[in-house]
Amino acid sequence: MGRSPCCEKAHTNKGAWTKEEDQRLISYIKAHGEGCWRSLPKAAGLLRCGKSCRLRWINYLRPDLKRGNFTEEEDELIIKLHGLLGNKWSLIAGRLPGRTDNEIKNYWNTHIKRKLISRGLDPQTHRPLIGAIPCNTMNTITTSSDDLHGNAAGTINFNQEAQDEVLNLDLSISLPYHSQTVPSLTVEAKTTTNITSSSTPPSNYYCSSTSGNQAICVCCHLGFERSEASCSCNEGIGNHHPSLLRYLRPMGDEQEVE
DNA sequence: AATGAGCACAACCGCCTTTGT
DNA sequence: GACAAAGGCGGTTGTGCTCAT
Repeated sequence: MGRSPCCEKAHTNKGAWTKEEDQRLISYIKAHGEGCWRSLPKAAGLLRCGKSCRLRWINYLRPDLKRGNFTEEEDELIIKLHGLLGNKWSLIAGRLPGRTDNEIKNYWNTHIKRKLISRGLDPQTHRPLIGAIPCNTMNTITTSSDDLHGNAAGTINFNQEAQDEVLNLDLSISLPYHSQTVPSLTVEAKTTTNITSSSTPPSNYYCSSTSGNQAICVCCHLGFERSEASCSCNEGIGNHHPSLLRYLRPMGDEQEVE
């Protein structure tokens, strides 16, 4: 039983693509457009799985791809977006024109992880590595099954002083979209909730404009579609109570935390 | 020059989500 | 609403390259 394979494995090529295969794929898509990946290989005369064709096109053959090294600005943007979104590579890639999710994922694993570690930061949580936190700053280490992310991993509570030091992530972001209409934001970690020590992203952020108290939805500010970041705000910034804190919550969480 | 370790990245795998019937 | 097919995503692996020994 089990799921049927996405294609007939016995008659498909695997491994690196040849120039001829690339050319076939490019010409087919130029002539017919993207779509219907399952039937594409046969129609294009390729002995490849449809998924493989899609991946090859999206990651390497698309004409709008930007090749070459990542810039320092892209590095920092990736780090900040990862802090907000976690391993949502496709969402992150959506904010970096010409870059693909696979490329960013690889770059993260090979370069940025190390960069963050060298800064003394945990690449998953973006918080100081646990070894760097003095033991006496810890209040408790508890296990909770109903923390914000609903994971069963242990959650760590820091006292307020430690939190102030540890959680100022300063995730200010300069953005490709809407940047001229909204003042620059400082996205700070909420300091009153449990902090997960798991690999889930630090999603418990609230927004505050650096110039005032106005709460702004991070999702909307970032230009995400509501479905992308599970934003449930009512779009209008003014709809948020000025003293209420609106969080970007992880996908799948049903409750808005305020 | 040989070779082993580490790195970078292309590609695959399996699961989840979305869409159509 | 149930089901199947297709698309999409993130984690992982395989392979080629570079560099140190």
